[in-house]
Amino acid sequence: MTSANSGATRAFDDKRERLLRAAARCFNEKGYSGTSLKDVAIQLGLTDAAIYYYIAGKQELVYQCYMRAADIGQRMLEQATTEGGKGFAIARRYLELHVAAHCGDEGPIAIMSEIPSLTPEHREEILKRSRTHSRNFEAVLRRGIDDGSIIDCDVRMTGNAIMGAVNWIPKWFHGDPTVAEDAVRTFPEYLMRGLRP
Amino acid sequence: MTSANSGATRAFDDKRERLLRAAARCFNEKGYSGTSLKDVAIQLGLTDAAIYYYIAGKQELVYQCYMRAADIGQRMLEQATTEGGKGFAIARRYLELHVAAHCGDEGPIAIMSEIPSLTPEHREEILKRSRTHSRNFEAVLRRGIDDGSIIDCDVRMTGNAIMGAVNWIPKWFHGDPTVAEDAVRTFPEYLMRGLRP
DNA sequence: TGCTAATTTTAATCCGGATTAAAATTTTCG
DNA sequence: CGAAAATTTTAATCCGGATTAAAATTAGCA
Repeated sequence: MTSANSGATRAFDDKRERLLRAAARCFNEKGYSGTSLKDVAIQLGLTDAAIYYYIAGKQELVYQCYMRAADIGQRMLEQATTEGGKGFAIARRYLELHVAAHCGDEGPIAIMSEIPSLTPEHREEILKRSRTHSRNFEAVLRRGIDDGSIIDCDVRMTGNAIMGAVNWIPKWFHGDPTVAEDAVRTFPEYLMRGLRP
Repeated sequence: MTSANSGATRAFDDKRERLLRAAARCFNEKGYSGTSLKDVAIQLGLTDAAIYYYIAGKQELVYQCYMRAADIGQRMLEQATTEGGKGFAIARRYLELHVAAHCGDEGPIAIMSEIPSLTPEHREEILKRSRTHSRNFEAVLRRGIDDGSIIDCDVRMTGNAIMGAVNWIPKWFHGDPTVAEDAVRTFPEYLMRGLRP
């Protein structure tokens, strides 16, 4: 089977997923330039060249990591929205879910550094998704302002602050479950406390 | 004169400072691997090779950018402390100063990506300074808790959240003065609001 | 003006790590 | 078992960008 992988098998997808997580961990810790494909391969007990069986190259790898990160963020926001409630409750639930995703089994989520190493098309796509996600979160904040559950504020800047706090997590979280608990407890609590009317 | 530069002249230092700012801007926008020395040089109207007259190499360049960022953060925290007040007031003042530094004339402050591209010694030094700065900020929070101006909270995690929000600024701020105003107004206000008792 | 130091450029070289091709090994399944 | 497909490795190649050395230009100053 070629890595073009149209009719992918289960095992193949699993390994590919593991590859993405290992890569995300490396990129977060060492940065794009700092991680060689060899570094990633070693984590999987493979040789650097073997990676090309699963993915087209390093560019593609970081692109897929970002896509995965975007998927997770989007999914969490959708789930929080689905669970319903006022704007405040949705935002809070989203933070719980997203922080948990960062610190939990979902594995490391790639931090958005090194955007420019992407090809122009990939870069555009990722930036667009990122923007969309921000706008969606801001919409939740606005909804909260409208329904009276969130204090009147600059949703763009407040969103920037909240997203920044969350996106920065991989910089200091390195897998300690105790720390994960602290984060899941403290982050939503603190970040939402400033939004109470 | 060699780039070892012991008895540096004024003009030399100025150009070197400009070099660091240009580099910080590039690193923030394009990442470490994404910026070539040529990119940096072009901003200064120079050739890539000319950079070596001011600095030993790319490693050294990113290291100096981080040192400069650390200096600025430390300076802001010291100034805020000097101006006095309760823990809350100091923390708030620090945020005002630091956000303003990020968005203002002080120029771009290097975001802490690509730590691992540093040499082990430089990495250790930078990480140590970064840790120290975090501990210092947490001390301010604790002081606020003790003097009753800040709600009882997990200072480590709260500090992580606040630092993350601030450190993420270069990801979305690209020089628009209007946006800078919004940030300087909104960030300290929002981030501190969650700490009121 | 002419001399010296400072600054910058031109033109290589150098190198690590990405990528590729072919071979070897392992797995799947009749 | 044995053949075909899947997976991985070995052993090159390749390339962009960092680095260097020498030459050229510019600036300061007696």
